[in-house]
Amino acid sequence: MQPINRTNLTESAAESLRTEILSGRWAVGERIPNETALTELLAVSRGTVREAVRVLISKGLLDARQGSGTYVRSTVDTSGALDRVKRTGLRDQWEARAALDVEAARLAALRHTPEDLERMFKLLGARGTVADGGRDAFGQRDIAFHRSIVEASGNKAIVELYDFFTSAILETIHSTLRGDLPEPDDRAHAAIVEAIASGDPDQAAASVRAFMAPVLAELDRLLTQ
Amino acid sequence: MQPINRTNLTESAAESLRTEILSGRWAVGERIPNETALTELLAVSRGTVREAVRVLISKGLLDARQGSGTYVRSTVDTSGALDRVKRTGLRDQWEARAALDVEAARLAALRHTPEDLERMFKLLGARGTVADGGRDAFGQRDIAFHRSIVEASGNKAIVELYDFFTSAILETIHSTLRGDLPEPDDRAHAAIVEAIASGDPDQAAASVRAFMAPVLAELDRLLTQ
DNA sequence: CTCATCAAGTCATCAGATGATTTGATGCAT
DNA sequence: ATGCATCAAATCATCTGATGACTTGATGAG
Repeated sequence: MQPINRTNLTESAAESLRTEILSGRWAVGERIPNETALTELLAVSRGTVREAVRVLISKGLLDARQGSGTYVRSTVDTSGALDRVKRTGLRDQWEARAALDVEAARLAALRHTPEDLERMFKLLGARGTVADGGRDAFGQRDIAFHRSIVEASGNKAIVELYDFFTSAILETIHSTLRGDLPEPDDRAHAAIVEAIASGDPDQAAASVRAFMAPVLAELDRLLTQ
Repeated sequence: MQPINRTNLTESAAESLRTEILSGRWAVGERIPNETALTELLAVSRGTVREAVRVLISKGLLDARQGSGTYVRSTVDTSGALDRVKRTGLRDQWEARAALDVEAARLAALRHTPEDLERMFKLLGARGTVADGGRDAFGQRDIAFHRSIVEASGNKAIVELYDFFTSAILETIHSTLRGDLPEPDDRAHAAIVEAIASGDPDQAAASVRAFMAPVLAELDRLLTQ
């Protein structure tokens, strides 16, 4: 375990501990040295040790039990993956979400329940236009509609990631993009739902892909200009 | 800002602060009350406040600057998304990864570089069989091959998520699954690379889909029995 | 052998003090 | 008035010491 630089001691201590954990120095379920021992190993005060440990707990690597000790919960750290995804930029994120959207539509065509269909048709009908209640409200309705398609896939992992991308993309667009993205018309939206309802996976996937292509092209144009 | 229960004060304090941040009480870039003030607002000691703040920093919600203050970095929290994905279970994760794989192959067919092709062919040739160096080594080579396909998509967000799923799936399989998944033969592997090399996106996507279908079916069988 | 009791070990929290860094105010020289 | 060096206040970073709460294995009575 390495000593550390002066300021940012907590971060250095956390990184040092994290490295040891990922290296497999302690097995999952094993107890790591107590706070006093870590104080000596890392050459920092107990308060700093506690802050470092607390960070690793929040990352899911450690688990502290009062009166007993601090235990290794996992020796793999996936907490950085989403941060790296966020740093990949708007284009890759949009394309990745579109990929999930396409495959979700394919699955939805095969697995949708009657309730899924009902919800999709209802949200499709409720979309309306930008004129109804303003832009933000329309955006909300549009997002809800697309999400209902992904939900109909029945795959919770895809839904989670879809939500993540939607949130990340929205944040980026709000802060960086000037100029609007084209919004496909109602017919393109309806085509997706109809393909899903008819149970044709290829048609469903194709309709989403056709839906996304012009938007992605315009996004490319906006980002390169 | 709520008071708090007794043990687990740090977690409660962090949750309380997190809720306030997500509610938009402070705008992004705005400075939150200093540690002493938070001590009074949350009715906990400064050490506890610091641990709570440290957790929110590691989640990307806050940003502390010595001598200046602690500032809001983001008002949306995506740190829980991957944890929820992990809890969705092996089947959904496998299917989600397959979805990324299919769309990645499609993009790879359209965008691969000569270096991508070279790498894929090299890794395909190096795959060999389980007999060469044992099961773990073969698994490593197989993973490297599949990853090279996803890499050839040129989409870093998809690559990140693919890696995450691979790691999560591996962990789950190691700890829970008895019985092997079928491994498609070399011809199926080669078909994917050839489709990508020929620049045919539909064929590339279809070959990956055909590749994954029997594996997913067997996974279903193993999980339901 | 069973079970209640207890003491040691460990994390949780608090309190107070000092150091390091940032930042705006002050005042001087130009 | 302007530019600049200096300084003091504000703030986070770290350390030290002490007390409380909880867990766990040892102890000893029955």
